[in-house]
Amino acid sequence: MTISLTEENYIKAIFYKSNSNNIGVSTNSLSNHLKNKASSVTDMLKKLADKKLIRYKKYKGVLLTLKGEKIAINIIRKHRLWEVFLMEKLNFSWDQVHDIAEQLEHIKSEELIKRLDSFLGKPTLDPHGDPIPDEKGKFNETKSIPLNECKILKEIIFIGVKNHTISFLKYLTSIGLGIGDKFKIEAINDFDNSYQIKVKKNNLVFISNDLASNILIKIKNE
Amino acid sequence: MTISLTEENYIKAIFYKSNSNNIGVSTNSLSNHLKNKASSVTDMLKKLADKKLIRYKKYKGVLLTLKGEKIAINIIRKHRLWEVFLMEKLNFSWDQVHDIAEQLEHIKSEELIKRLDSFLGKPTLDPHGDPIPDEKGKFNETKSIPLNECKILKEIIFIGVKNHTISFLKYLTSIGLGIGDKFKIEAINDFDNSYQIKVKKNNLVFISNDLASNILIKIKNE
DNA sequence: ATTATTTTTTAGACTCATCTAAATTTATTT
DNA sequence: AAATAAATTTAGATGAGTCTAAAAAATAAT
Repeated sequence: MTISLTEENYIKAIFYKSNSNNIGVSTNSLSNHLKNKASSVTDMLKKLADKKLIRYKKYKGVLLTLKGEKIAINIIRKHRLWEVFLMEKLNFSWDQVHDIAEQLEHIKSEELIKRLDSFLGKPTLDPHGDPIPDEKGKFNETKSIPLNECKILKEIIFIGVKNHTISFLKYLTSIGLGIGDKFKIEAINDFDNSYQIKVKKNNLVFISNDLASNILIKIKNE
Repeated sequence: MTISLTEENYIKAIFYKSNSNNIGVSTNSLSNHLKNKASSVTDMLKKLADKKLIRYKKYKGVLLTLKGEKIAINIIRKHRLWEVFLMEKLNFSWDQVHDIAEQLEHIKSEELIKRLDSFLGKPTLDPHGDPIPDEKGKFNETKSIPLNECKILKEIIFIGVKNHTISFLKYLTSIGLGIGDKFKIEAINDFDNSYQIKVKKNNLVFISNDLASNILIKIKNE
C-alpha cells in the first residue's frame, strides 16, 4: 500500500493531536493544525479509514490504528534524525531545521534512515530535546518537567522545549540557552511565579512563569 | 513562482534530452523518458511554456529557456551532491544511490545545498563520474572519451559511465572497476574491436566494444 | 426541553496531472 | 504529388486533494 505525502501529513497531525487518554482527535483541531478546511479533513479521514490507518466514527473524532501509529512514529523518527543531521553535520541553528526536516521526513527509503541513524551515532534526542524513537518505534522516555514545576533553587539541565515556534527558539538562543546547557535557579518570585536564572557566567535572566512552562528541564543529579 | 515536483521532472527530462545542437526535444522522446503518454506531455509543455521555462512551438519540439535551464542545472546539482553524500557518508554502493537521490533532489532549500556542498568538500564529480555544476551552474568539464575510442595500449583512468543502469553498474563492480580506478589495456582485438584490460592485480577482463562505448576514460598523464 | 450555537458532514465545483480516443499535422513511401 | 504511416495535439474523462455553501448532528444555553 502506498501512502501519499498528504496522507502522511494527516497521520502525523493525528498523532500529535492525540492525548494519552483515548479521546478521538476532532476534525476541527486537525483543520486548524493542517490549515485545511474542516470539509477537506472529513474527506481525508474517510480515505484513511478505508485504508485502516485510523478508526473513524462520524462526528466522533478519530484515533490512529496500530498500523497508523507505526507510520506516524516512523515519520517522526525520520524528521528528528534529519534535524540532528542538519544541526550536527551542516551546522544549522535549531530554529532553521524544522522546515527542511518537514520535507526530508517524507523521503522513502528504510535503508537510508538506518544508515543515517548509524552515521549520526544513533541519537536518542533531537536538537529540541525531543526523543527519537528507535527502529522499533520505541521512545526512550527521558522524564523531564517544565521549569515552572520546579520550586527549589537548584542546578538544572535544560533538555527540551514544549513550544517549538521559531521566535521562542531564537529568544532562548539570545539569552544563551541551548539544549544540554546547565543553569542555576537563583530566585523564584512568589508574587508572579517568575524565575531568575543564571546561565554560565552570563548575567541573571528573567523568565516569566509562562515562559518557564515551555522550558523542559531535569534537576541535576536526579 | 512555484515549480511543482512534476514540473521539475519535466524540466530535468528536457535538459537530459537536449542535444548541443539547437534541435527541439520531441514530445515522444519525453513521453518515453518520463513514461507518460504523449498527450500528457503536450499538456505539461503548454504549462511550462506559459511559465516561460521552455520555448514551445506546436509540432516542433521544445527547448529550455535560460530560466528553465538554470532550474534544470540546479536540480542536477542537487541530485549529484546527494549522491556523493549517500556514497561517501552513508556508504551506499553506486548502484543504490540513484533512486534516493531522485527524491532528495526536490528538497527545497538553497541554504541546505550550500551547506551540503561544503560538508562534502565541494566535489566536482559525482559517484558515477558525472560533473557537478557549481552554485552558478557551471560544469567543470573533465574531457573524457569512451574507452572504445582509445586505440592504444595505455594506462587508463576510469572516470565515468555513459550507461547508468543498475545492471551495468553492478557488472562493473563485479569486475572490480570503480570510479577513479586505473587499469591497463592489454589488447585490442581487431576482429570485433573488443578489449582486454587488467584492473589492478585481477585477471584479464574481456570488454566488448559495446561495453567499452559506455565506459568513460582519461588516458593517464594527458 | 426547546432553542441557539458550534462542530461536522454532504454536495457540488475547481485545479493538477494524468489517461483514452479521435483529429490533425508532419514525415515517409511509392 | 498522392497515399500511407508516424508523431503530435485536441477533446473529454478520471482521481487526488482542495474549496465554498448548505445541511445535519452534537453541544451549550436559556
